[in-house]
Amino acid sequence: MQQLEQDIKAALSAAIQQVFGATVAAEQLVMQPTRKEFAGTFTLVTFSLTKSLGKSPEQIGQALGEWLAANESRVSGFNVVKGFLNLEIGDSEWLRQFAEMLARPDNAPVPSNGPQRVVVEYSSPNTNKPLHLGHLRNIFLGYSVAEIVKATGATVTKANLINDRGIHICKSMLAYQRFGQGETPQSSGIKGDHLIGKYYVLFERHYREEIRQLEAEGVAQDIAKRQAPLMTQAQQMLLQWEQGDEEVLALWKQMNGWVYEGFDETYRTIGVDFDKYYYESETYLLGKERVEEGLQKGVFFRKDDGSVWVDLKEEGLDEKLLLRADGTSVYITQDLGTAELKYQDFNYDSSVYVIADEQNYHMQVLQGVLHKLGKPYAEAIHHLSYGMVDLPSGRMKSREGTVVDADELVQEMVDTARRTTQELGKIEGLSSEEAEQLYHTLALGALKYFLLKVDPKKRMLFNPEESINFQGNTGPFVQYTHARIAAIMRKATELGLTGGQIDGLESLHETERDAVQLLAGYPGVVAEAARLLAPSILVQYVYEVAKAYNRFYTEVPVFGEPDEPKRRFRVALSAQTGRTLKAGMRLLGIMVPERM
RNA sequence: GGUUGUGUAGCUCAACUGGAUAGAGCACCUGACUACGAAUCAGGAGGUUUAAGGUUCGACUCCUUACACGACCA
Repeated sequence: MQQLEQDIKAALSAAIQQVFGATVAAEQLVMQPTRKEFAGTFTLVTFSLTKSLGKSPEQIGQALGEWLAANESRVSGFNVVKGFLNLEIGDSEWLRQFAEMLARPDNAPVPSNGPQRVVVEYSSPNTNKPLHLGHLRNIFLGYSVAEIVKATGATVTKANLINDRGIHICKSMLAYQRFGQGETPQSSGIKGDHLIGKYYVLFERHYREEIRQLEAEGVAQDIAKRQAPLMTQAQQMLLQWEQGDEEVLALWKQMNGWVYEGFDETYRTIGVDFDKYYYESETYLLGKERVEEGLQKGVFFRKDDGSVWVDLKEEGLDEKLLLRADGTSVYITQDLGTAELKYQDFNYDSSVYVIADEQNYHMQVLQGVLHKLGKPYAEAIHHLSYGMVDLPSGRMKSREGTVVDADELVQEMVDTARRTTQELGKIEGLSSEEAEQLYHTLALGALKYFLLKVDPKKRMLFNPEESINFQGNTGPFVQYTHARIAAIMRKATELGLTGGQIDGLESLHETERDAVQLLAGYPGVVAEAARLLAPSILVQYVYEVAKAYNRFYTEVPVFGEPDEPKRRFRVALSAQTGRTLKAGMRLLGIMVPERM
């Protein structure tokens, strides 16, 4: 398909040379897919040629169309509408394309000239509370981007940088010491990450109570916030942690361990994985060497109080603190260290950070600083920035208890899938394990599809009632199409209609042609999604494919077709559609069922 | 205050990066199961693309200036 488009462009360029004696490079031609209300596959926009050729758009279109119809065998016809030359591709070419895609192995990498060694960092949670809906958008994006890039043949590492140290986890630890009474995930039956989250909430509640009391005693609010005993103790605990206090470290390890068990279970449930874990407790000191390097190179400067800064005004940013006066590191210091470490580990030519858009500025600074340091990998850093997920009630706020918990959400989706499936009653013959597996597949399909459908940089709205939808442009719609095809294939196998050569066909039904054309575009779509780090492009594509197939399905019979070659072709088209849907959905992290 | 993102049908989102009459889904109406799976398909209705200027053969897209919402930086 990509090849075909290039060939057509080259032919057009030749035609311009022949007919008008002018030279226009193939890359300069403006081509687009033909809109579906017109006949054709490719459309040349001729407006842009009027100046150089000195003719009207219609004349140009007519002349070029005639030339191509006569000289390019794959162009079977054309029509000119105003400044648009619509080129029709013959069915014999589509059948050739179809045979080509049948021969393509499932795991063949799609052609692309993108980066070869890629690190995708995503999830990167704090260890003081369980994952919520916002994390899910991050995780699904990261996982899908990694899989898409992998499909272009690149070596991809999925990395998770766990923020396991800092004041937040100390808050949970302190509250646990105070109120925990030795409770464990085992003794309480609470999942580890939720248990730690419970103490984080407890901390916040008691902390607020302390502030209120201090304020009642006449202390100003900002002072009260700093002086509340719980806060000073949490700070104290962080200090003890940094000094290696054994008791604190033991508690820290124990509680983080619980959180990791909880996270792992969630990751397993939602079907994502990682190749490499980084822990901030192990990397947070690394950045100081980079700061030293920058001072030596003279790109950073030290202020009188001893703090180290970088001046990024020329880059349109600001002066930025890199190291505090007391020598302790700030966020950016750690990130400098981690970037270097990742580069040492994987020698990447692209490093993708899936991080919410509230950190846009921070990421610009990171890149700017690496640039100043002359790091070869500064250019390789890509911030895949995504917007927050809002609820109908507004922004999710953990302090106000309005977050949508990831585990609960998945469970609700599974329940909905179960209810819907049982109402439709089409899965007799599945064991109860298989049925549960199916509900899970459908639930996650709906959720992932919903979150990946939207352009990452846009904020999106999640309405719990409306978003759990199984009709229309949804994951289950695509999954349903696959299940439908699977049913066709089961019957085809019984009838012995699978495999073998597709020949003896001359023309295609309109719906067949549309489907073949779409299917031929698959490698190009994956390459584009990889280039733009945009799963939403692939979501749009699988939806188009499923729609095209469903239209074909209702308009032409497969087994009722008397003509044997047609019957075989339709089975093969179904099979190829099924393969493509499965492959595309897999890159989105979504499984497709054989029946539902 | 500074920087930056977003604004498209009642709702949730597209629009191939400047091209044709701005497209889908949901919700709302109308049709299609004795057929290979109706979680489907076909059709209807729904728009001054926040507003006003500008650039040109042509603007949702680019440039100004407002307005609204968000985020970040003091």
